[in-house]
Amino acid sequence: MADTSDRRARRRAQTLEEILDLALDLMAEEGVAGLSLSAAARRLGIRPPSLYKYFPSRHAVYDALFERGQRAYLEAVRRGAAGREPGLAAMAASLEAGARWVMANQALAQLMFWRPVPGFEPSARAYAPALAVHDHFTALTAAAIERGELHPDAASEEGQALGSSLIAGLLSQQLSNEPDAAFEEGRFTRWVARLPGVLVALYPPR
Amino acid sequence: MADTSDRRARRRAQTLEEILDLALDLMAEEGVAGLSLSAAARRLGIRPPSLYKYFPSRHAVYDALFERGQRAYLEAVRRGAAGREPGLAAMAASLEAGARWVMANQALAQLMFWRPVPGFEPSARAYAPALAVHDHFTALTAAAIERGELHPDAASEEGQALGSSLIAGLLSQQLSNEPDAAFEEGRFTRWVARLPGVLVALYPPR
DNA sequence: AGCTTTGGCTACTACCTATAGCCTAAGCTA
DNA sequence: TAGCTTAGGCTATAGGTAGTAGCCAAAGCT
Repeated sequence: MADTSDRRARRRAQTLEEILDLALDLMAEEGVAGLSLSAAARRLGIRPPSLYKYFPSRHAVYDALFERGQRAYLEAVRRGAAGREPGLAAMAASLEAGARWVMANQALAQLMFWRPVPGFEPSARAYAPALAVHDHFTALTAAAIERGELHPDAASEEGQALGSSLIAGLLSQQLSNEPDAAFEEGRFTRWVARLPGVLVALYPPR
Repeated sequence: MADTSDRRARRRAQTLEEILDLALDLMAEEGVAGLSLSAAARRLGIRPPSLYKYFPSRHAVYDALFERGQRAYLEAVRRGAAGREPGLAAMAASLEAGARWVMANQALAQLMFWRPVPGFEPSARAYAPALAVHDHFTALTAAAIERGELHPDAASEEGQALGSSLIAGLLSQQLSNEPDAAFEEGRFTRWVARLPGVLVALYPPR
């Protein structure tokens, strides 16, 4: 029935992924906002207009990459926490896993967290995993408070704002100043492992 | 002698500034990387190629804006500290002045601190004020340690990395999540006034 | 009065995104 | 098996961009 058609659909899905891979390469080479669909088409071996059979616009390519990135990032922070006691230990592991993912996927991370592409706004669908990431860290904070590892104020609006700014700041500085440094050697990423300690210093329990 | 020529030079300088102002408007409207020299020329009332009599390339416009921004930012952080006792008080005032400048000059700040324009690297000349900003904060940290307001470790590589990440993180989060919020109401900028307290908590004196 | 320079201009090249519409071959269906 | 449909190529084209070449008038210098 839809068996042979599946083959066609599978080939199409393969091409879609291939285009996204090429676009990612190009973004890494030319800068996130420097992506050219024509260049991607050339690398794929087709003429530029043919690429529009797969994506209706340049923004649609960005949106697909945004979603792919958000899903991968969510997966990374979840895997980081997996197997750890919920609380500060899981948060530490999760932050580090997320930071490592960002450093290993810089073009994607820039697209996701710094929005350097004029006019591009992610669709709700593409943005959805970001909400799950937020929930993930909220839950870990709550668990840490529950276990008496952090003061309850850490869960406040302020505490969450500071926490997210801490990790965002370290990564932003690392990316703009030493993008090629190994995670352990980076002047800023080296702090990531100590972030839970910083949180405890700022929100000591009890 | 060069007296009448001065008039010509002055007119030219005026036009240069006018172009930069228009470019800044366009960056605010269309995104930093979305600047079009053709659009700037249209607003100025000349044909696009004529604009190349003033700037040799689009990157040259970015470079001039980068330098203008760095100078203004340096001026802002210096004025913030002026009249304060050198040390933590001056640092607090300086951080806040800088943060206010960033929120009031978002397009410029993005160009300066996030480099969203593919292929654009600032010239040494344009970058020079950034080094002065760095020295400014290094001096304030040293003064704070001298006065016994911070532990000497705050001046270490690590301490400086954390300090710059803190302010960078808050601003990065504020810009991407609530760019239009008033400084006092911003979920992230509200923290700026408390940053010196955070530093003291992390690097308690003695 | 005449030379030089500035700052306009048009014309053009070489890219880009995106649309319109053609055509072939793969695949579905009677 | 024959014929219809559609996916996925293509060319041509519109209209945008950055940037170059080269012309020319007027301002300014000597």
